[in-house]
Amino acid sequence: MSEGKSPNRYTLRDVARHAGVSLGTASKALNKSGTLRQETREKVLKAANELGFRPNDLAQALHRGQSFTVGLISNDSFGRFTMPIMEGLETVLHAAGIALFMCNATDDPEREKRHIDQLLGKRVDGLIFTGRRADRRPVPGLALGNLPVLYVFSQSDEPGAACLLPDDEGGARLATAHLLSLGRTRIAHVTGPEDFEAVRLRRRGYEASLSKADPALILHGPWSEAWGREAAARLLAMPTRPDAIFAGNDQIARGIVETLRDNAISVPQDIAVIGFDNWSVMTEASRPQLSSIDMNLKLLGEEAGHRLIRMIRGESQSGTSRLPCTLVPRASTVPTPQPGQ
Amino acid sequence: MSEGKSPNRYTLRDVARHAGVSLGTASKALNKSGTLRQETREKVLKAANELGFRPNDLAQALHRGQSFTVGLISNDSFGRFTMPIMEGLETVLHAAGIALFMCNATDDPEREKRHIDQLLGKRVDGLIFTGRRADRRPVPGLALGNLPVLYVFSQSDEPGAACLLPDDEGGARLATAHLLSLGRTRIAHVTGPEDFEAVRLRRRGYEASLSKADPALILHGPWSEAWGREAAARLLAMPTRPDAIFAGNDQIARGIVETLRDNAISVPQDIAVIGFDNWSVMTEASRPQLSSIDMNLKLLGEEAGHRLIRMIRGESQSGTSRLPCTLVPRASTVPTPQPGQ
DNA sequence: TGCGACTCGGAAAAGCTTTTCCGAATGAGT
DNA sequence: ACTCATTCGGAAAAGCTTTTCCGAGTCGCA
Repeated sequence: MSEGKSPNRYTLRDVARHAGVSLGTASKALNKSGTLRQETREKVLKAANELGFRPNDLAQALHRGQSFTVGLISNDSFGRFTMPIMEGLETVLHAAGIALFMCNATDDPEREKRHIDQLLGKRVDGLIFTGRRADRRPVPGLALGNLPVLYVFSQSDEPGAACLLPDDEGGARLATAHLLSLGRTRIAHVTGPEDFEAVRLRRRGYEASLSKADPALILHGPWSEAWGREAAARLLAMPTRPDAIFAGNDQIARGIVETLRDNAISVPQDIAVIGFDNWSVMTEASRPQLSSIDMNLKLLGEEAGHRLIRMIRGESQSGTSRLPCTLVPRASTVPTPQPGQ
Repeated sequence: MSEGKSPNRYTLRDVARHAGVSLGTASKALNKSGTLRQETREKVLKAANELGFRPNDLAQALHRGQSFTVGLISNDSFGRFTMPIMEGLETVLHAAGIALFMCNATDDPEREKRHIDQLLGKRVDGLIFTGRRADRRPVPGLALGNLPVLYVFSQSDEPGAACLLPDDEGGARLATAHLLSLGRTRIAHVTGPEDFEAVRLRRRGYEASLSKADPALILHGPWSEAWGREAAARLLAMPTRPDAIFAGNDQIARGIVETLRDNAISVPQDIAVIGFDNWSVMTEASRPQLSSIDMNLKLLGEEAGHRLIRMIRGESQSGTSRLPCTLVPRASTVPTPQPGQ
């Protein structure tokens, strides 16, 4: 067996020789084509297994004119949003016999450009762009022609680009409706920077859920716990305090909860707090644990996988779709006994 | 130009036709080989650019017997450790003309196996395994032969495997020495589960830095803020309190700081606290901000890139190397004015 | 013995790129 | 006109796999 070749260096010719059949027969046997006796097929299969033979994908792809490979390009240097998306994608693509490979541009357009270049050279069957914020991004500086391209948790300046996103507005409606269902009547919204589309959409969902939204109860600031702390302090200083706070993300929510705690305000009894993202690092460490809105990124990845497969098979896809978020109630809105609190 | 072919579908034959030269001449022109007039070269180059021609990497790799591609296999489903490593790797590999593609197995051995399979089919020139904990992992269930393999922030059951890791013990020494240099005399160590090798190494570095370590000041528990809170409460309940606490990671450190705050204990004046990982989500949100030990994962990735390139070029590498960590002092050990505190 | 069915061998071609080698064409110099 | 140097064309081969097609061999049946 050990003829100086590594397992992944054996060719089909080696398998044929080892099985005592012709090259064409070996190919037919492994590909379940042609008219061969079952005995012959099994002999070839056995030989292939003994050699640890693995077809050379490069040669296969060259011959087929299709690589069965999809490239994922992310600019999310922390991986927080990309990883669950990737997981969903990989599951669906794998079931269709397609491999998924990721390149991370770390928010560097030059690096991204060369990743695209590399993937095109590998003749990928499709490209997926994703990132750490869903706002429009510049069109890649390379012509992609008819290659199937899908933006996931991301959008493009290119008109008609196929985009898949979480429903930020719907998620905000869920959060606000949850607070309303708990009898809350004065709901504040502490959120991120106005130049994020997600911020605008979440705000819109909040506003649409209230018969009358008080602009004084809407505060914009950076995505940080520190901002959450400060914003909560401001709300507490108001003549009339809110009885609930919908935070634009979990980090802000955590900061809010900390200020409330510092001021001996009971959560959720006095003021209920709900975040967004369902980031477990935040939701679980917070005291009390945070209710949140989950963007279902893994499902988003699965849906993206299904769509890209359809595109690869020739279907046309364009425009923006948004998938629903999920409410995850925890102690910050629903009173439950908390150990150690 | 638009002859029904997408930019990445033009072949060298198309370029040659477009430039009015032969196939061989086109190849020589683009590869700066052969003896051609400069004028001819430029004509071919122009034609290639006009068509948006990109050589078919599949055919190139087949011909060269080398793909100039490296696969990164991670089981870190959050990406927290993997992303900086990947960034360092990508920078170094790119400079050597090598593409890096990542697959994320999400801690599923079956998924990992098929990722390896896919990458071997693509005839990658090397493989890198990384993860979210550095303990030994089972040998992959596939024979890799002579393929260059490197474990980064990860180890293997396979004897002699080439592994690159942060120096946990050295990092712990840095942390403890830092506390000692601040005049602290009673240093506690609150850390993670004993079945993590990193936990044992960090504990060893702590113990080695003290002339006499008190076992009662060493507490093991889960990697969580909640554990940090509880452990701090235990330490406060002791007859003699510590004047410093070295936490096994930043999450634990943050929990410690929260309990100290709840008990009106000033950090670092009364008790100094230092974490490990330098995870900005934790270090920056903590009150006060956490001093920490940075594992220099991006540098680890760069070093990994250099090593793998040497392996690909035929050098032999084996055994485990550890790269030094860096102390990052912040307000939790070094008193500075903190806005809003 | 002849015919038909089954099975396989092996040659050829294709996919794309690189490289070598030999021949042909052109221009310059003697 | 002849020779030499330069430049390029084009054929061929190689890398590995798949697929088709035709021919050969074997076996079973009439």
